[in-house]
Amino acid sequence: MREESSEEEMDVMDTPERVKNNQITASVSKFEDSPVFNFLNSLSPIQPVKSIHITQTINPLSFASLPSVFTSPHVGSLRESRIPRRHQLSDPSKPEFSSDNGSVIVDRNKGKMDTNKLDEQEENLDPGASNGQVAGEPSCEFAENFQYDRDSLKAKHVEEHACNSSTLVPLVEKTSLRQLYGGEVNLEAVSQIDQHKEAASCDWESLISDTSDLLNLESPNNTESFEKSVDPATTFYRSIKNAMQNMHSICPVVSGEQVGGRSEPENLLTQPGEGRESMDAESHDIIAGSSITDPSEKMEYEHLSGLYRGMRRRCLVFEMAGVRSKHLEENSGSDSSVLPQFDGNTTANLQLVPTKRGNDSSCRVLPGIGLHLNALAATPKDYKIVNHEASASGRLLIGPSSSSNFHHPTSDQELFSNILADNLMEREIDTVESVGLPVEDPCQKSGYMANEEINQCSPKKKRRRLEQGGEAEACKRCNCKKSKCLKLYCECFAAGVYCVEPCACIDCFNKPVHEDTVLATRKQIESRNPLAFAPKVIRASDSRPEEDFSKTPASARHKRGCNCKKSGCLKKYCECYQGGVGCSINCRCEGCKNAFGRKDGSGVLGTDHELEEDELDTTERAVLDGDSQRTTTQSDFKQSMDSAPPATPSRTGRQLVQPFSSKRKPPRSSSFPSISSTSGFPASQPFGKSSFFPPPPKFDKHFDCVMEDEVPEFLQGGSPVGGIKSSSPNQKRVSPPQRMETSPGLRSSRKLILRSIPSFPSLTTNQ
DNA sequence: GAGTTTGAAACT
DNA sequence: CAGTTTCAAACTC
Repeated sequence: MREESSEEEMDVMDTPERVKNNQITASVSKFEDSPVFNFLNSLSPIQPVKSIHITQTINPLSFASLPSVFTSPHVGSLRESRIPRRHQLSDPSKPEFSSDNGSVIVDRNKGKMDTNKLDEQEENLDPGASNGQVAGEPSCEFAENFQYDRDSLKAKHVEEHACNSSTLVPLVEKTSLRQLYGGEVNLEAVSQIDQHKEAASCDWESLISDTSDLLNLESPNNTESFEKSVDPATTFYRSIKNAMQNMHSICPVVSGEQVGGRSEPENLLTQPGEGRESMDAESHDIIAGSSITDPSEKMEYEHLSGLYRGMRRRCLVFEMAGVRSKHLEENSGSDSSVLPQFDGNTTANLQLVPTKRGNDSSCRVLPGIGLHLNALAATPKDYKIVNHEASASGRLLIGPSSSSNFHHPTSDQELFSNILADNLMEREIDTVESVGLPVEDPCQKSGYMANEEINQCSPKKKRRRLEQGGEAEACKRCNCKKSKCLKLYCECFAAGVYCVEPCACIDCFNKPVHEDTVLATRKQIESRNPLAFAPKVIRASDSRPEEDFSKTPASARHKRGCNCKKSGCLKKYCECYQGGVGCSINCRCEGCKNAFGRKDGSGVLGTDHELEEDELDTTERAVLDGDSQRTTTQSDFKQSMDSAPPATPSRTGRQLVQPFSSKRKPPRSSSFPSISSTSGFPASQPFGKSSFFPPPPKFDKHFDCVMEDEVPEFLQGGSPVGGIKSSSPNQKRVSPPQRMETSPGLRSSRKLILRSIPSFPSLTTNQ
């Protein structure tokens, strides 16, 4: 305790200089003290050899033990932006680099010094941290970011914008490696210190403040890691932390998000959509107002803030989609500014984005609901699955209309959307890799959709548009006229979500205002059929991962089976088909031609659909391709997508997504979800969609990402998972895939049960 | 956008 | 459990 206090005091009292002296001295001094070293440095600014050498050496070594911290999706996000810059520095040979040189170098003298110092600190921190990575990581990142930003931000700003997802994704790896190179960076920095010593008038204050800002902007995960950091050793670190805390105070949602690992619907609700905006604005202000005195610096920061803001926004978006939606609704779209980035096209892309909505009087996005269910719907099917139903929106980042994803950004909006999508994807990927959990929250993604919807005029139109965009699924919307949205006819109700503004229902009682009624009705229905709100589609077990992937649709099954007579189970009238699963013995369908698998077991293969099936498999396999590891990842990914919607990955609906709970109603001719198991998700886009896929199934409502072995549990348990009857609606709801739910990387052993049971979110908060 | 088809949900 | 009705989504024009 004592030490801590002291340190804190130091934070306040120490000047940058002092910090430097105290902390940096040791490690750096050894280099600086070397006459030879100095001499060499003075001779030439180029010191690539050393760096390279180190890199080669360290890289492999560090690679092996990648700290979990690195896996953080957020980190990845940062890395994205960072990577490019970094790259430049490390690779002088590149044309970009050389071109920048002239202008950059000059700047560098000023910025470099800062960077060097940071690096130095990093050095100190790393060793000092018993847990090293945790403590050192943050600072390291910061330093890197800072350096990159400073060095190349101006020159590269445009280029970065040009970066598309494909570019970013690959970079992630680099970034990770780079982080691992801590030593390299440090050395590099050190070597450069002397060179720029003269210019060493570093503005630590600004640096620190800037750093803080950057950190604040960083993803929650980073924040979390910071907070978790056990190593109090550095004042620098502490200062950053403090800054972050301040930030948190400004926007509790962010911290909560980070800490919790998942967004809390209620909390979100309590956080007005404005909150986000204000937060951004504030952070921006902070940055701008920070000790940056140099106008040029300000400009740089503005860029940075823009970049980071975008990233952060993205993060927030995930968690706050619901809020945002609400906000928009409340403001009746007056806040166009809030979502300026999205245009129609963007939205389509955003399918990837999770979401859901809620409303107060009319249709509101249930905070909880939206996130959970939608999340389910969200992404790719499970959205990361999110509930398809709810999340389907999954939409994944990769939505059906993936076109946008791949399309070159021509405008800021597009750029933003792409970035967002990329981020989502990245996040999902990262999550999967690091945690093995589903990632996105479809709901969140849906949120975007919802927003858009809100802006549209009539519910129907909105709906159609959304559907066309492929997002419709993300958020459930109904059109009930006689059921009052209190029967299972109502998709919203069935999905366990409140109706929202986009709904075109009449006399709707499925609103927070009628919470009692809704709950009572639900109970009644459940009493009649305990599984009424359970996910309709049950995912197959993980035991056969490969099979899952390649034949996910087939492996999953509809809970009750369909009863189709005329549609041949080839249209969405068929719940099995809609859910993207094959028919099973439970089905009483006639003339089953379900492309996902026939009732008779002929399945797709060997039958008329064989070809189709094959294609499907191929496509899926291509994506998954492979090895067990991949399988895991994919499955996770899918889940995240489905559940997602989103990003929050988890139960549903990546999903999402995935990137998604909701039902993903696939656009009529939209691409087929890749599969997922659990829920459908739109997924594939990121990987490329297959032309063959049938319209995406609505992966249902609840995402079920239940493994076969679990099925019994789920079905048998007198009460549906999570207990439909459970007391707390929130609990009932499938939450967006949250990392908390799944265990990292243990796909094989873990059982995912989508609690899809939609429980109505706690109505209390919703109001 | 209106009308039709379809099959799940609800009811008897 | 079977038959019928109701309902809203899916689909067609």
